Amino acid sequence: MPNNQINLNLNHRSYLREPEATELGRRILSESIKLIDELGFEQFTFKKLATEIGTTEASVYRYFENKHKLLVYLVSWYWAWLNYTINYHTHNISDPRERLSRAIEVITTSDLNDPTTSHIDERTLFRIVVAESPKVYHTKDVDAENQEGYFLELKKLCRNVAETVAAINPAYPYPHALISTLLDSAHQQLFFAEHLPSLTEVKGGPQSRDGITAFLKNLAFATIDNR
Amino acid sequence: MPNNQINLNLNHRSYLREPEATELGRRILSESIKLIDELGFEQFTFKKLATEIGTTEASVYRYFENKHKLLVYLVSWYWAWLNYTINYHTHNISDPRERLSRAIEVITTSDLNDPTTSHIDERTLFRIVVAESPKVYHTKDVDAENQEGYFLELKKLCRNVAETVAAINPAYPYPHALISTLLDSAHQQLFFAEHLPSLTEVKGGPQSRDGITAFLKNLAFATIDNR
DNA sequence: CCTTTTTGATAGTATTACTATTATACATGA
DNA sequence: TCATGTATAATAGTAATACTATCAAAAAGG
Repeated sequence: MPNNQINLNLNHRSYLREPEATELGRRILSESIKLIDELGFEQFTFKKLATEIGTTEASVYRYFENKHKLLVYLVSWYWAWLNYTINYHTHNISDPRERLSRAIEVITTSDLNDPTTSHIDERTLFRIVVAESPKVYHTKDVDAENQEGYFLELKKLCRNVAETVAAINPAYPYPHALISTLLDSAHQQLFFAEHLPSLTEVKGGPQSRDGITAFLKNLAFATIDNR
Repeated sequence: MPNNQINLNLNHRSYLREPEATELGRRILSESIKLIDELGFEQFTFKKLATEIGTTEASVYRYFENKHKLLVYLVSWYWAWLNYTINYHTHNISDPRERLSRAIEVITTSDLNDPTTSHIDERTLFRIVVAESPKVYHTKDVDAENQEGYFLELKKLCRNVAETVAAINPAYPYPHALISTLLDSAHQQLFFAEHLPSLTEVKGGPQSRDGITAFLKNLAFATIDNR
């Protein structure tokens, strides 16, 4: 299990002041995760967050320009953490098939296997990522934010897993497209299993991860091994 | 080519007053499509829409409770239209493989092959669907809205195409999961090709549809034919 | 022609998403 | 120890958003 004490460093600045560096900053991170999970991103405001923490709106604004940038930070943190966790679970495995298999398992169950110790609660953050991550890039400012490097963590994760795909079958022409589809599908199917069950065969509840893992492994290996 | 004069009827009521029934209602639909495409959903407001149409905010509110419900209506309209169009292009084809192949082509190019005549501009609507459709169900009210039948059109579309998958290989255990993944991936890959190209091998620009069609056909058939 | 429905005009409210200013507490280092 | 900078709190204020309410005028329908 990876050690949370290790500090994940993001490769971009969606923040104004480094929130990991101060007590208030860390409380902003941990409480915003709880509150976004509770209220949903639309209903979440800096006012409510400030009240929850016992500080003022103005103080929160010193750390993040607006709530969208806070979401970018949180989701990027998750991508970086997931990438780290995948590497941790696969670094000593030489067979690329086994490596991809493990990577898929980590992607679908990343909220279940890490007792949290830091101020970031990965289980709750995972729920936010499932529910809100498309909102990070589906905005009119994608191109500007991409320029700023806001999606580097996702790109790195995608590239990392896509390399394993290429190691299995160098002739497969769409490794990145496959992995970006798979990353999204992992969240989407979990969401559907819970909320719109007629859109998937995956059953909701505690076993849903196994169903998603099976579906995604089947999808990935059938595609990569094709022909 | 399907005839737009045919009135698509939605199976739910995300609206307060039927917008297709009056002149103002139809202008709300056509102008909101233009404006959401232009501003993005976050920046779009009923105030701006009313000004654009030359009516008042209050009048718009008589048709839709809020902008989210308007988006639900527009995206549902698209799902219903897409389902209709898929059926139109496949109804006389008996080979299920060929039927799925055509369905995938329609899904990826549905904005290119229909000169619009009605007040709904499908090309622009398609851009909205690509950019904003995840926001339709990623909300705290999914379960309540699902109860109201807000996602019936998507479910019907998914079931329809999943049946073709089952006809190709009745033993494949995840037809709905595959199709819901594929529907989403079609939009996602188009978005990535335009804005985050390092997440996909699909190239942006006019040929992007061919790349996505090839990727999705490969993905679908490899998976369905597996074993 | 009379009645109902639909629109337009106007007004108003609570909340959101900020920005600005000042005072204070605290930590550092010279 | 003083001086300086940095982080936070307290307060105030603004423009925009997301509505709701009321009433009169216009249009449509029977």
